[in-house]
Amino acid sequence: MNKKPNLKDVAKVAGVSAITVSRVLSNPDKVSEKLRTKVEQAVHEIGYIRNHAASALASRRSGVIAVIIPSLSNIVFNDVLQGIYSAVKQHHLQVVLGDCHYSPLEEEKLIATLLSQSPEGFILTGTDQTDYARKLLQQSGIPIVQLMELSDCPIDMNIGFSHFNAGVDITNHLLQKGYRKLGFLGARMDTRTQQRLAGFKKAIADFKQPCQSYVVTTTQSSSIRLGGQLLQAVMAESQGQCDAVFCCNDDLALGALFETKRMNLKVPADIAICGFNDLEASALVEPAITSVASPRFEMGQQAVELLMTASGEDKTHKPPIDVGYRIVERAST
Amino acid sequence: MNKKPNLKDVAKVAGVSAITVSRVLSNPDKVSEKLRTKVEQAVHEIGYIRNHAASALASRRSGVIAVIIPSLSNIVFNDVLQGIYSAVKQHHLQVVLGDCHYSPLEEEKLIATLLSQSPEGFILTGTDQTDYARKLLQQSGIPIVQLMELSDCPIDMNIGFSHFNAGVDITNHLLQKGYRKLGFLGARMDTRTQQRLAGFKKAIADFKQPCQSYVVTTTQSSSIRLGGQLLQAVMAESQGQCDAVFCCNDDLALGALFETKRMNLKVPADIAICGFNDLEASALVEPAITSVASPRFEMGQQAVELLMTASGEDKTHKPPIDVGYRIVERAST
DNA sequence: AGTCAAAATGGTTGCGCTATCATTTTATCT
DNA sequence: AGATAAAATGATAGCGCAACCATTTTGACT
Repeated sequence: MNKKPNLKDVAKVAGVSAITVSRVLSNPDKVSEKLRTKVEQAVHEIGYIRNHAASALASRRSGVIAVIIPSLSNIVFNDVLQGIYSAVKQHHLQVVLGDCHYSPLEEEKLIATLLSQSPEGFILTGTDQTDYARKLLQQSGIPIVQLMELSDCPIDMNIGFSHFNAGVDITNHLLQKGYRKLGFLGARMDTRTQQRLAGFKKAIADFKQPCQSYVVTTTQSSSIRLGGQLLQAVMAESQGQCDAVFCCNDDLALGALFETKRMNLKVPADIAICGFNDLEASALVEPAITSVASPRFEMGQQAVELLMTASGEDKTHKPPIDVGYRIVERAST
Repeated sequence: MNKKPNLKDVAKVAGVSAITVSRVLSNPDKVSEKLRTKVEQAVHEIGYIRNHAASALASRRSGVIAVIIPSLSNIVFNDVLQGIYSAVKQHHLQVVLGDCHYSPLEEEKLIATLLSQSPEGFILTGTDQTDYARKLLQQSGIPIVQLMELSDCPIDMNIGFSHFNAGVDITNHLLQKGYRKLGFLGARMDTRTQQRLAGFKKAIADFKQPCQSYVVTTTQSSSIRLGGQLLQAVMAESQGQCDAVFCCNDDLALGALFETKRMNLKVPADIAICGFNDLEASALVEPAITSVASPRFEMGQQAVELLMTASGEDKTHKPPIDVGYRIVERAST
């Protein structure tokens, strides 16, 4: 197997110098059209592909941004990722992606690994990074965006919405509808879920009339199946009294809904169900499930844009961006 | 902002030579314990992070594998990705991921971009790469795995299963159950969906008794909502005769099932529904949906393992690996 | 034609690391 | 203790590219 072609090989074929080839690849408009086409032909002919490592080393620009999400299997982060990829494409960047499985320690290791790629920006999910991770990130000097939730003390930039407020609002929605024996079904119990739960408790505590709450949580990862199990659990705990459940996400809500059919409960007459994240299925099941929508795709896109504008050296502290959320009221409540 | 620390800085702090630091990072057991701990402390103290570009350039090993999937939003590829990431972690590799949106041309561009990272292996989805893409891949000399479907002429290695056979089998399943007016609902119509459709047609053509088929397809991307629309379409086309539908994936099948409720059709009495991919929801809806399961996570894992063993220079041609599939019969048929 | 500025092109150097080989230290044996 | 092998450490060079500055070519003007 003959070695991979390099710049010089292309230069030889095109009859120009190596640096000219380099320019054709990175600044085509700095080269005359004649040479440019000659070089481009040579590149295509011998199937030359630039060595990114050498390019990054020499230019001190990696063309890479690093992204860490807590889970690949959660559709929520998938939406964000799609936004990120769509934005990244415009800027001719590459993404290196890590999945930290909701673990700050794994995240710390990933941050170190991904920083070694000399990314030009870093997108993180959430706000619970370890101290050492924060040190590494700050030391790197690159722009950083923390996604999904709002932080009091962001590392750098921050874009998201208040899961606490959303929790309050959706709980109040149930209370306003007349439900008084509210259940909270929670899985995974990451920081965002905890904030939703805190909102749930706050709304109940602030409510002027007597009402009951039942909280059933597990650190297991969320799934549709688990939603059914948690519904069973909350019905057991409330001795069948529970008349509405706030599920910490739509997977649980769907599972709970499917379980009500097996339990012969009418939704929303016997029990109301609401979820979180507004997945497609929630709008299409019968009855459709009330949920909390947020602009995940746009959040991903905007995170990339923030990184790109931030690399312009203005180290002014930017305030967190609240993208908001929207309660989508449907038949299940 | 003081510059990012490099090997020499660590070496100075630890009182050793740069090359020793390098060894601690890549071959810790080649260094005495005394020096090793000293170096490790220095690394942690100054927050040193190795420059991957320089490392890759000097060592000619990038520690990266490239992956291209046709869609980030399709859960199917998500499962594969999870398998890939889980395997990659064991080998201390990084993934660079591209989403080609089911387009061979986009894929070609992505392949060129990702090859510039000097990946040590390449994972592709499907078998319809452009000629130039194949040339680039072959020239790169790295091991390549094509995933998901089986190919007659793989570029290098191949792991997947026969979507044609699966299409035949699931159609025969419907025929055996006594259904005679079969509909096929197809979205996206990528090569794998086309193969499933070909299987559907073959089974019908080979069936010894009279039967009808109605094929409704669209190049729109698949969604639950679309499943409902396609069900409407097939019922219109068959003038209400259609008594079973094979949906090219479970999203469509779920949408079709939800639509039957709105149309007051009983499943499976009035109409049978089967899907493809066996998503979690399919097992939990009422009635549960018959589907075709395949080991996606394992396929992803195995693809990485194949790459790793293949870099061991044995250029013997490996036969495609058939991971098989399984028809999961449920109440909907 | 001659002058000057601007555009186009090329030569040299160094980015930060590791492969390679050379040297020193330590362990193992007679 | 001396000889030898083995392990540990260090010095040097170069990976492939782009930044930087030098040189050449081109075009626009008097």
